[in-house]
Amino acid sequence: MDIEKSISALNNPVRRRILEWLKDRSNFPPALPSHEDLEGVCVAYIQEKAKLSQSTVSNYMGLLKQAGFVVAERHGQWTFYRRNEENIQAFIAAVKDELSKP
Amino acid sequence: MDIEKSISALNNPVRRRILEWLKDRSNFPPALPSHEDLEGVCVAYIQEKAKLSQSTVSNYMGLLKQAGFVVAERHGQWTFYRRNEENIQAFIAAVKDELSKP
DNA sequence: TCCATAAATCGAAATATCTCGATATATGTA
DNA sequence: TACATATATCGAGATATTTCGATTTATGGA
Repeated sequence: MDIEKSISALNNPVRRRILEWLKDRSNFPPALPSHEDLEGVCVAYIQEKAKLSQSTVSNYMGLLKQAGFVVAERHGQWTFYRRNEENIQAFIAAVKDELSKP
Repeated sequence: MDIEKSISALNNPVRRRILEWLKDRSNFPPALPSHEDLEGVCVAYIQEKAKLSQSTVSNYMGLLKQAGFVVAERHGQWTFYRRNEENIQAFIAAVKDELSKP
């Protein structure tokens, strides 16, 4: 739980929106039939919604991953990203703890 | 509650530490007798702990103030900064809300 | 093997943040 | 009024972030 890295990762509106989109798989186009049983969303789908270049989105996902907010799973040529709910809650708790008074 | 501005303000370890220090007045030197009944800490005391230049600390306090994390109160030549607990809790709630799943 | 596709990495330009010292402003005091 | 003190603001250099297109790497299929 590196709060520095986590806050940095969140310090960007598109990265925060990506995290929100990933709450619900139906924010993205349907998965290919061969991917239907996999959790997560591929970079191309995220890129399409973010309307940023492939390299930028790949970089963003790397930052979110390093911060622990998402998990990446490779399947063939695709990388599927999904939220890490445990780490997200841990971050919220850490922020609360650091900011709250006693 | 501008979450963008708030996260930006927190995206710096010294600013986060200042917010922590301000939880407890005894983290700073005792107030002057004429200031004993005032809440908050003057910039010079914060600067001393932060070990950064006066202009940097003044700038930091301005950012924390714009984000709503602190309140500034002028008394004579001094500006006393103190935490805005309500806004801090509102920020925590907003982060929780934005990051948490359903 | 050769090509197509998905994603990651590289290098660079534009922009933003950090941090300082110098200066300006406001106030209090002699 | 003149000066001292506290803070804010300005301007600038150093560093970091954003974002891109080009390239590289990994995989899958013909």
